[in-house]
Amino acid sequence: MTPQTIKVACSNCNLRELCMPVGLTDDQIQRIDNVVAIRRKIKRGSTLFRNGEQFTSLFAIRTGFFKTCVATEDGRDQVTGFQMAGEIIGLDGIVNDHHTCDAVALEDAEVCVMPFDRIEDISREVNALQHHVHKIMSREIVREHGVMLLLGSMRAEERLAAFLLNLVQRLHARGFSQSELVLRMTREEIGSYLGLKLETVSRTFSKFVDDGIVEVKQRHVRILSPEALKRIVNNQQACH
Amino acid sequence: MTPQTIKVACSNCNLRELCMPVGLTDDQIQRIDNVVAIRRKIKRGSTLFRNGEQFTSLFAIRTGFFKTCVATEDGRDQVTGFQMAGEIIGLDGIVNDHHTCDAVALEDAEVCVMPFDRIEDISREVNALQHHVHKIMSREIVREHGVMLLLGSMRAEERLAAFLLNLVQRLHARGFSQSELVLRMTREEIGSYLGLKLETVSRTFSKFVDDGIVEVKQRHVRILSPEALKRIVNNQQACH
DNA sequence: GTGATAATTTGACCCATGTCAGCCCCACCT
DNA sequence: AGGTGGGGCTGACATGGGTCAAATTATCAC
Repeated sequence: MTPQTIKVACSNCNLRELCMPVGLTDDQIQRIDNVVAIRRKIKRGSTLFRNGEQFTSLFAIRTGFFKTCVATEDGRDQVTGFQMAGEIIGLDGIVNDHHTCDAVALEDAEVCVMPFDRIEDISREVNALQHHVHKIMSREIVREHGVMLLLGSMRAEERLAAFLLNLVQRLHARGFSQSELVLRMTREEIGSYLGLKLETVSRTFSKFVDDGIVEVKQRHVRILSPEALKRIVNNQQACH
Repeated sequence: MTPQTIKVACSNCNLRELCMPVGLTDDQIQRIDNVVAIRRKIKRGSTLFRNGEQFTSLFAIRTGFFKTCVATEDGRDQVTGFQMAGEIIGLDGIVNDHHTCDAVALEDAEVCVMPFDRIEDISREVNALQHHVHKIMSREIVREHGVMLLLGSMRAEERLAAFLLNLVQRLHARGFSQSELVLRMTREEIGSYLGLKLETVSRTFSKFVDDGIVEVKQRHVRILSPEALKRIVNNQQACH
């Protein structure tokens, strides 16, 4: 829980292209370095923030993997997203000055803590940062539109296929394989995100294996035919 | 399609409390008046913007009622929200400089056109506007979390009950009745938003009528027991 | 008004997914 | 090596909501 006081700089961070704006002057980069106060380590299974906690900062994920989830009073809960290195979490807290979801580390993680009032201060001086913040929030809105489409109009196979393609595409943008991935979440968490029960997730994985589309060994997944997955998402005939 | 060139001011707009930040000095209010360039009228059934169009402005709804929807190549589409007076649409366009959804007027409407570069300019000078823009975007993210919860974990009755309560609450905040409302959208559009087929929406309305929870006469709805609706949403025993 | 069109309701039937239960497998601990 | 527990898989069955069809009722253009 005690934040680690390691002073760090965006300017020499290898995630900068994913996380922060590109094409800045040296002067602007120096100012942006001041956005990040400290880093903080989060153990697997513990929370970065919880529903109801005071909002002060956004967090940029440096390493590790998170889920965010919302809950109702009657105990239902819903995974709203899975986040990986270079992505920003905590945007939900801005509107009411406290967080409205939980962020849980699915593996040991490290985040850059970015106090939001400082982001706003520097945004006023560095136009590129201002626009970047707007883009990050807009991107999250668009992502959620996609999830709504998935939850509102797709069937189980389509949902899982879309999920796998999305994950592997984001991993690939971070230098990982296009075809192999390790799931950091349980079947139940996948199911919650996709609006399915864990048994359905498991069965659908098995069906994909039977059809020769993927290999699955526990949480290790190898995609044998991304085209087949795309066809499933696009609701086309499975003429593979 | 031709924008109406009526110069208008936020400072004397009766929606200001819903739409724009409160607690500003006279000087700040004058600057914010410069955010709104013009107003534009949109006929029922026509679009304010479409997927793929260039993004230049956010829109504040002055009168009327909109839906926003996203679509896939294979023809599926999903209503992502219904928007009413005082609400802001177009946030999806910021990230890639073009819109990623359609905004369709469900009744004759008028919007204030707010060029986004001007919003960014004035945000840099008026801290309250800057923070307000951040809050608007964060609010949309939180709203979508709620929709994901609804789509991912609720049953048909729960979805429709939550939908009705949300609509009537927003209408009440605008001075309308707490118990009566006129739906501006079809059963199919409600169904798309809630991830249900129109027949299911219709049947669920009928069930609520049978249970004495609402009166429904076409698109006119009177809520007889908001408590029963809340119990349904909260998944409690229907001991009404 | 009047006809055309769209929206809504309802019934009958079906199927995808949920539910429940049992078992297996693997990681991790002693 | 053996034990333990969480995660995962699969089968049998149940059911909520989808599908299809038909009748009824608004709404709109002329």
